[in-house]
Amino acid sequence: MQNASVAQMFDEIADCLEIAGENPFKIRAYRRAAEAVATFAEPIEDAAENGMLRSIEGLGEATAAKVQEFLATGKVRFLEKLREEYPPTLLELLRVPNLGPKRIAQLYRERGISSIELLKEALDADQLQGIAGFGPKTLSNLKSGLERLAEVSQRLPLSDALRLVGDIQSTLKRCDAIQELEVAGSLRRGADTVGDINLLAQTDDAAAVITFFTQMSLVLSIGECSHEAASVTVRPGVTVRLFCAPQSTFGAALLFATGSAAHLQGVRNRAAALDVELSPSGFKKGTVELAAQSESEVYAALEVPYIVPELREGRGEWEAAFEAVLPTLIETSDLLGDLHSHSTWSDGSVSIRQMALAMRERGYRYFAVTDHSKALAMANGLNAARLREQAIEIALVQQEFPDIKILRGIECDILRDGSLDLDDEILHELDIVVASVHSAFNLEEAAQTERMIKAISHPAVDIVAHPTGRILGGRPGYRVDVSALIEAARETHTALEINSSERLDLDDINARRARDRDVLLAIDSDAHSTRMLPNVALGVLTARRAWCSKRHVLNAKPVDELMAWLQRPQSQA
DNA sequence: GCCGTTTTCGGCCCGACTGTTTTCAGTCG
Repeated sequence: MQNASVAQMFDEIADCLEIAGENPFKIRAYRRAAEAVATFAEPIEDAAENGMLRSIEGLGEATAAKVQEFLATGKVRFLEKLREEYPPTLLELLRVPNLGPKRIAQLYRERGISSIELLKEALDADQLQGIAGFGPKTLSNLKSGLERLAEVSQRLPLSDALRLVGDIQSTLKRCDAIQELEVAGSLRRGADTVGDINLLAQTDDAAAVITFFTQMSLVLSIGECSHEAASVTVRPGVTVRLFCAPQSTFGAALLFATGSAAHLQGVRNRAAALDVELSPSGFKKGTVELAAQSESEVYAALEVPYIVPELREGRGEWEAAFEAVLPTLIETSDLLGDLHSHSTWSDGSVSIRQMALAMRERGYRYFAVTDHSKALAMANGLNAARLREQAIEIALVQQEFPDIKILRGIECDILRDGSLDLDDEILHELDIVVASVHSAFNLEEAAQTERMIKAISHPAVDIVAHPTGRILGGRPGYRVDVSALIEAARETHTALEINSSERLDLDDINARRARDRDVLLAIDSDAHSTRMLPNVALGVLTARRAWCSKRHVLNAKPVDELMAWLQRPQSQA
């Protein structure tokens, strides 16, 4: 499977074309192609082989030909040519806040600035004065942009890591020496971002596995290698490490390869207390070898219940295990609906009917249509009049699909002063109101917190979506006191979202806080197309890392309970 | 570059904010 690599190729083309100042619609077409391939459920090479590329929405004649070329040769001439003019380090500048393609091109042309490093140096040395359009304020904004960028994790977002590991797994499937392959490390624990990708192969012929692994076409460079392990880079900054273990000790090896360091400290403490010797290559008590084929056997030997990877963070799982109070965690199959989705009425790419079909196919009993409100003009946000028009369409689709409840909702912008973008009158007509921030990200923490608490306290608001505004690999959240938001949500019986798109917001830590304060969480897709619906699995991982059970999750409630909850009395914060 | 109950060309994501300007360009959501 090469979906992730193909998608990456289209994104790189789009980046180059942005700096080249190409037609914005052409650039968007490449972005759409990247998204289409990345979210395509099957291996793109299968679609290519069956001549089905053109039937994928977002791929046309030119992009389909580039997919073919990439699959056949491993590169695309068009991109190779672009790279001569726009090196990869230059493209990284696109991630600097307050710096866009036009100014990047200008800095490159006039001062040869071709990387974040060079930009930093030039700024620090005051070498950028005198460039047309670069006044003192702009220069100081660039400096703060670089500071903000440094706050964004350089780690790979979970969704990207999962796609990439999918490509690697399907390649390794062709290696006969591998009997079983498991993802390990922070990716297995469901962390929101991962530094390295760790894999564990069960094999009796580690040498053959390592040779196969290091010769994969995805590999850019080979790092450290030993008899049982090897590491390679498959993308700049992304290391993939493969460990090998025989069947007899696979469980012990998997436990150690999964971590975390804090959890493994607990393992060692427990092993010491029981007087057993434990290492990745098995464990024994005295001279007796204990079974370590599976992780279950290892935990059993440690005389504790099995601890799932998502809980292995050293955040109380050992204490809970000793007391036999480990939580029964939420599963994706527990979700009975989705309370945040978009349609073509605002910036979604599918109709309400198409969305209803896809939601029903997932087995949901309900979903909410929550298009943007009017303040988000770019997204074609809805005013009251259009919301009432939309109600007619929702009613029609509802008639057609009596077995899934369609809630009339809105993702209502929280304005700068904390008021909502729509009048109370129309908000009270709706089944559900999801409120969120899409503007004025730069408020001071106190002001931002006050703004959001005001919205949380609004009687019409049911859920606050992506409460911190972060985008993984994109931007840090705005400055806000999340604990204060959680308290306000608790007092007003407002739910907070775990947004499952590229945000994972709330994150695991804050979701755990909310859960501990009995604030309900909504695990939503924020889907702008039906292809995004499966993303909720990532939100579920985050909820599991937050120790959430079914009862902590709003959209795990049956439809009648949900409807009753939506009628709840709300006190003021 | 993609797409088509607006159909093979001409649309496609708009408006606020900011800083550098003297009438506008760049960035962002």
